[in-house]
Amino acid sequence: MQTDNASEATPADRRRLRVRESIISAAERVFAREGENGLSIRRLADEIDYSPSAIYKYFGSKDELIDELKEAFFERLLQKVDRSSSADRPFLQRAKACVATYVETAVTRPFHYAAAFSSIQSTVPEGCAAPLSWDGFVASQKGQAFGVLISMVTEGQELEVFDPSLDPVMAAKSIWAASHGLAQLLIHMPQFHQLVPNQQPMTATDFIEFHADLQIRGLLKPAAGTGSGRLSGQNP
Amino acid sequence: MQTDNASEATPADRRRLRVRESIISAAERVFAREGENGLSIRRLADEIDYSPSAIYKYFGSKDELIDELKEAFFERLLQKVDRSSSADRPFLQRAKACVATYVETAVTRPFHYAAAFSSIQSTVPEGCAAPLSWDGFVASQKGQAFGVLISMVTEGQELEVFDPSLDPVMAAKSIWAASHGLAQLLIHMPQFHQLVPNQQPMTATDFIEFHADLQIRGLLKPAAGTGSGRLSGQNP
DNA sequence: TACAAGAGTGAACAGTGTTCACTTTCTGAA
DNA sequence: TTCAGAAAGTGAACACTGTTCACTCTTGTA
Repeated sequence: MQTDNASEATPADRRRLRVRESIISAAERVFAREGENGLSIRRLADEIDYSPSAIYKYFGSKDELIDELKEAFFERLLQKVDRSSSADRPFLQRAKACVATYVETAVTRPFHYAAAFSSIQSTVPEGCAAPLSWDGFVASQKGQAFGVLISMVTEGQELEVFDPSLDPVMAAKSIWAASHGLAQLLIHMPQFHQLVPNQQPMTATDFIEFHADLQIRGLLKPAAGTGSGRLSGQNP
Repeated sequence: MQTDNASEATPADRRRLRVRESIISAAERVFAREGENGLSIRRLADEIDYSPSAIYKYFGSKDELIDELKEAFFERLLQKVDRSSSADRPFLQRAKACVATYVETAVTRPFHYAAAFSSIQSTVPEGCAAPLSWDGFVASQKGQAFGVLISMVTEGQELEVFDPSLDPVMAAKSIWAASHGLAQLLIHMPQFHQLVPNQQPMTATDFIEFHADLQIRGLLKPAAGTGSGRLSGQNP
């Protein structure tokens, strides 16, 4: 068992950590360029001059290794979103930047982001009644990035810019879904942003901006006289 | 070479078609429940009492087979969305139904929907400068479902309900991204819709409704006095 | 110096998609 | 009716994959 204190790490500990790092960094290099299919244990072993079975002394499985790459990425994503939400700018600009930063960062590492949302558990495996609790979720990286969104909504409501009748958590989930969707489409359809009938030049960043704009607009106080805010079945 | 006319199909043709159908339907059965990983050629061969290599007389590859499943699904999705958009109801209800139907249908076949957006071409393979043209896209199933969204936006603008300054194609893409995102999150995080701090009961359908509502709100004519419609950096 | 814990290895297992030479079955023309 | 050729179907093999396990070798400690 290793000591948690980095202060008294033995040479053996440091050596182990160095090998572990070399595995991670080689994996990161391959995974960022070619994704899960490009990253095979044998190839990884070749790149770092070890045998395939050696890698299993450091990681329980390929999935466990990839999980570590994904977590590191989501930590960076969280930091970026958090920073953009607390910048020194007018509220609506910050709100838009939140969405835009999320999408833009996701797109920089398509395989990391896509892989984080690629598993489907067909039927609930067994015995795990609540695999995703609120408490567990907000403690995760994804959850924290989501928390930033919630406080953005409540701030907007306090500033009397956003519709006060909206549930902040639900609104945040909706915004998250919208951001996630754009990220996914940009990742899986590289030319999504310039998909228009008459080829006017349009960068991905431009479209992300537009999308963020529309999302925030949906949260604004509705025009006076439109009733309670919820879209009721008006006549037209 | 087979005749395109179904009128003069030989017994051999019919026999071939029947075997083909049995492969497809077995594949559909397995794929719907267990996804791409659960569907192996050998297992499929077992289920229909043929040898694995026989399947290659009907489909060039596993991917080709799965593509057929996905296409059939997207045809149904298109039909559903199209029907919901042309129902006999007030415009805003139809607009919301468009989004809601898309998401709800996607979620009914999680593996089909997820698989349709699961490939990433790391670096452009070679020589294919424009792998996704507008014309090619609108001719596809996905493209047609997208077309429904575009005409929904223009209709809203003609009715003077939606912001006339919005580009209909861009607005439709934004709505698509938002719908896609919710579908993905509901698929990959089964309890996404009921992810709230204080466990109030909330069904997936309820949340989809809420999300659709918010999306349409973003397209509405902005409140008078907010400038050109685009969110400029106002003061608060 | 002896011993045990850990690091590293090569061969093997059970899978996968796919190919190919091969046999069997069927069909259309002489 | 016969017979060539096309089509249908097969089993063994190839080249992969993630993972395991008995094994050797190195290293740190008593």
